[in-house]
Amino acid sequence: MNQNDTWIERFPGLSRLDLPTKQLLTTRATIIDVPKDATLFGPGNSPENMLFLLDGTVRVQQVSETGHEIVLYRIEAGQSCVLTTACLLAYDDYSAEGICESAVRAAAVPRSVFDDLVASSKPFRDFVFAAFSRRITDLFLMIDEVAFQRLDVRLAGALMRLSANGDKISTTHQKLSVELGTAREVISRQLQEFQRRGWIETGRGSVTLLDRGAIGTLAGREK
Amino acid sequence: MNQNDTWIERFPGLSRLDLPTKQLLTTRATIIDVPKDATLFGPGNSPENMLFLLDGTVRVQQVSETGHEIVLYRIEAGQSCVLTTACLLAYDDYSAEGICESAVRAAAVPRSVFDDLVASSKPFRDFVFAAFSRRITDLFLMIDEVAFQRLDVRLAGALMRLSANGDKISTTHQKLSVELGTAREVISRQLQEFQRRGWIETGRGSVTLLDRGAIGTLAGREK
DNA sequence: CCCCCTCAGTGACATTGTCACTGAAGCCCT
DNA sequence: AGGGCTTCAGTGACAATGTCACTGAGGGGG
Repeated sequence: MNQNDTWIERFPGLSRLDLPTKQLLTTRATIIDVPKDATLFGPGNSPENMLFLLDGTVRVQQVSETGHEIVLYRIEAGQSCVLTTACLLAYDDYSAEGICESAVRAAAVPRSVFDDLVASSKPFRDFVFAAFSRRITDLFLMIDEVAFQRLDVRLAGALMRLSANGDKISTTHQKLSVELGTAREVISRQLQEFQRRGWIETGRGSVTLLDRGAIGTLAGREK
Repeated sequence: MNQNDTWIERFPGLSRLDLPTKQLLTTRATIIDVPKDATLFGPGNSPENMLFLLDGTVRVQQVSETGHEIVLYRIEAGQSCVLTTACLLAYDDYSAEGICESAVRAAAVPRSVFDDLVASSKPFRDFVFAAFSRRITDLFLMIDEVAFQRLDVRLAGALMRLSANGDKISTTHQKLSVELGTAREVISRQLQEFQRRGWIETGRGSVTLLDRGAIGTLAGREK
């Protein structure tokens, strides 16, 4: 994926665009590369363009007034930042920030072009509204989880999500606590319990899953 | 507000529509009345139309798998249900429901007309995206609050919100607990503490605010 | 007036969050 | 290689919140 004129095909929702629309999109978009750990957007730093992620992932997290942090969601390759961008533009006092979890490549579309596309193309509208809907639905689920789910279940879920690339997760207890919006000590205690059960092995800066089955079951709906 | 052809003026974001657009909207919208306590939408019952609320308020709340409930937000007169509707249409497995907290009057706009309006009118697009953005920003704040805010602060905030129409709030501890996504007993304890401090007076099915200043301060950023 | 249902209060206990520490592991720097 | 730093993880005491299993107090309708 390094040809400007083919990136659209990576977005399932955009494949239905008609040819002129695709051409408009490709000619007016700029491919940008952002290094790992860069802040894509944050308080007082809203992006000029709508981004369509081609490679890498962006972690969107929030810093509370109380100093606590929590991960809200991730934007993966094949998704767009539209809604996050829209929020930033609409309400500048908002506190979420987007951090590149890996090197990121994205197609940047100027706002005016974006607006034209929404006006002229029904498939593009559908893509945008679907993205919004999906995100809002996810946020509903997240509220539910934060409010009502037990911590061991949530931690098991986080371990499953973060272990897509192998059983060994390189992360600290601190980072896991931000993932769930809790305290490091709480994560440490819970990981100890998982280890006691033989489900994981912990090391400095890493967690290794030994029993995916058990962890997955807990993340599902056990207990 | 009972003339079909003037309701648009109640929506600040829509006043900038050009005349043909306003006419399209008014001629294709149907004014509907819904009684108090009716369920506007819910699992397995998604509305056909986009609603623009003229009078009353709709409470959107969620029932968790665990059986717990929490109020997500309210749609007030002058706002639209667009995003909630969009979510329902996109993901039918989602569990939020909209309940009329009072008698509700709304303008119902068919989806196809809504889509035409988004395509043809920039002010209408801006209205819709602003509504989405506002909601998402609010959900971010809510996640922050649920995850990190102390319960006494949240309860004080809820009491302030619910007491817009006078110092006496007609509600039960049970309803307050749903408001915050916690347990009735917890609310009872906290209200007792507020009463002990002389901030409120409680009765069967009611809470009366005696010291708005103190409650407001706590809701703000005390302790 | 009694029955029944809703509403609120209570105490014991489990879970989670907070605080103030301790110590271990890696890294950089001579 | 050894000595300081910084980051990371572990610990115990305690506070806040959630859960459970009750009790009893209204209040409305027969």
